[in-house]
Amino acid sequence: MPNISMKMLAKELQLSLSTVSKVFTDSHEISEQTKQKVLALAKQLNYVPNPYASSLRKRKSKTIAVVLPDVADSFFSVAINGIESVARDKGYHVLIYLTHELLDRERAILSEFQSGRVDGVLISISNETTTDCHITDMMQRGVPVVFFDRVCEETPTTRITTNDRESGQLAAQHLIDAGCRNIAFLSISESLPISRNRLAGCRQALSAQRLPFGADNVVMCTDDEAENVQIIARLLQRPDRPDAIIASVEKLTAAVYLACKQEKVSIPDQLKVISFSNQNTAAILNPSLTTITQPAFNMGKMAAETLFTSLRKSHLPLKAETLVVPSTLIVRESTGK
Amino acid sequence: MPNISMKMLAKELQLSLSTVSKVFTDSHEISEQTKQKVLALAKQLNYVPNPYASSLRKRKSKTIAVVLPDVADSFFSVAINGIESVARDKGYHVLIYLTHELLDRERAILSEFQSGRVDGVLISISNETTTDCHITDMMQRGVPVVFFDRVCEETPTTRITTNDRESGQLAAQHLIDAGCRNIAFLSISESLPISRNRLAGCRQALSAQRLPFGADNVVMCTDDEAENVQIIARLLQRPDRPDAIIASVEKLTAAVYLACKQEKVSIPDQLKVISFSNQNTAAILNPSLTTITQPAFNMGKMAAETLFTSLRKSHLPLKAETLVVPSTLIVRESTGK
DNA sequence: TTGAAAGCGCTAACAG
DNA sequence: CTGTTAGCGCTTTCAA
Repeated sequence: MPNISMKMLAKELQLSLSTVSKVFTDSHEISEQTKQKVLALAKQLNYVPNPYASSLRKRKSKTIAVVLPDVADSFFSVAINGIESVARDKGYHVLIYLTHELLDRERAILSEFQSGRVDGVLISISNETTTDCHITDMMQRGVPVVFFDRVCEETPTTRITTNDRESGQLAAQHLIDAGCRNIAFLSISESLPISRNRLAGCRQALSAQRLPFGADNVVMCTDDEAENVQIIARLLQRPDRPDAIIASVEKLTAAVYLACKQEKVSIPDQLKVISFSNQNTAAILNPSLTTITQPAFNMGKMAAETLFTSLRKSHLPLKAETLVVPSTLIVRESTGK
Repeated sequence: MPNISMKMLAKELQLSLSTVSKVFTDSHEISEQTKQKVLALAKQLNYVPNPYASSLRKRKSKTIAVVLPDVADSFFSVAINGIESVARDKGYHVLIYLTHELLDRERAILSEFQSGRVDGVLISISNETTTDCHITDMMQRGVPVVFFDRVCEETPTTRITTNDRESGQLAAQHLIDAGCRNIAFLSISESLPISRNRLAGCRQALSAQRLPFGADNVVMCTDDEAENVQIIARLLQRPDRPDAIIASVEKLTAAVYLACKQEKVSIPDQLKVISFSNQNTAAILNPSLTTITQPAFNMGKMAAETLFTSLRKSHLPLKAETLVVPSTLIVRESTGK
């Protein structure tokens, strides 16, 4: 049985193809009577228009792409929830692509987005991404982009971020208030604005208190958990072992706890820990984890809404601005007495 | 600047449209020379064929849909990783849809998949889904479906599951071996095969030891965490308080730990806990959590591979069979001494 | 208010 | 080996 088309509806009802088409675009130049007739038959036969024929003709796909480094991360998975919910609302479809932190992958993925596959792109860049030509290229070809969380700061389009710098500052200040004097900052990238800004905020808080914070206090981590455990273990073995750790991204949390267990360093007595994390297990860790929690759902939602609004009125291109949704410090036991 | 098309390449090179097209389908009836010429210009102009024109003509979209209850769940997010990796490999695109455990949503989503939007569907059903007509309808209309994890057992197509029954048995037996006699099973659905089978395995292990396991031992939970904490707290307040809990899905874990904290029940002394979970924080909970861990990546991968293989040879429809990938019991402190 | 016709960009016979 | 032609299913002038 071939898929049912407008042509078939038309023939069945002795109407012209264009009349039927106009019913579905809800044209006001169709009589109520024929409209009902067409809709009735369509419902009865369970007709669904071919989206690609329509895309081809109208030159828009009602589809967006979401490009992420990884989906096994609470921030990103909750952000997807936000994105999907507004997409569904507006009748858009969501293609998902994972870069796995690889710039080449990111490039390859974006290069497929010209030619109308998607009407727009929501992206959180990989940690290898230090140049944005693959992104500006795409924009030049008419595919609008909205960054969220991991943004390119120079690219002239809208960015949705959280207040990374203030959050870094807040985290450090919280640790200082708890009596810490030697804070280590775990980073995953030297280039990513989220890393740089969180670090900058941290540095600022320390220098405001005239506390030392040198190159040794910043520890670069990797994509591999076992390796990170070793890196952190070595950090804990230093003669001037830090009295606090700020984990700048969620996936470093487990490595910190495991390294502490391995090195028999007790949290929070010997080491206070704070993590940028959206994991809902933070509360049931032991000690429960003090976190900077990002508004993941809302960031996803805002990114999508911003994109859709701009798609609706194409005369209003995306402004080169950063929209900031603040994060929350949730104090728990890992930074306690 | 309009998007570049084959017609433009053809005109530029003084070739016919069909010749150019044949170059891109890598037809062997094109001379090496013209092939190179076309490819060179295409690369120079950064030509990417319009996927929807091609879909329309070829009646296949090189796109699949992944339909999930939720993405903020380690199992599903890792499964997406598996799916995406093979999709990328095979040149497929992945549309993602979330049902949020709502049957109506699931129906609405699937109903859009006729008319060629996708070549096939990977689905993990909602916990409201007790009937499969929306799914068989789709299959009848020529859209193949592969279930994974949360399957419909009667639907005649391929299912990828883990060994739920054996895992339930294994979990219960492990608790029995640890000395437990009064095990509570936390469920999220009476209909979902994963719930039913895990429960059946558990029941089997207990009855094999002639241990009682009645209706009271099965506790139905909800989609709301705060509510679940209350439900579990009440369970812990019972005069015949259980000495062990099996949480049948990952998202119940936090509620169990929180309820224990609230009711001052200590794990594992007063209550042993085992959870079906893929959370990588299981190891850093305190006490660390004994889990039944599912092969999420491989299940996603297998589901996708199965679908793609069947798409490639359309004469080989999907067999009505269940492919089982075993889970692993990872013993940690929560079921210890 | 309805219909005829052109065409979105591509593929696939079929001819040459 | 290359070109001509007829659509895929839909939208959109334009004419009736």
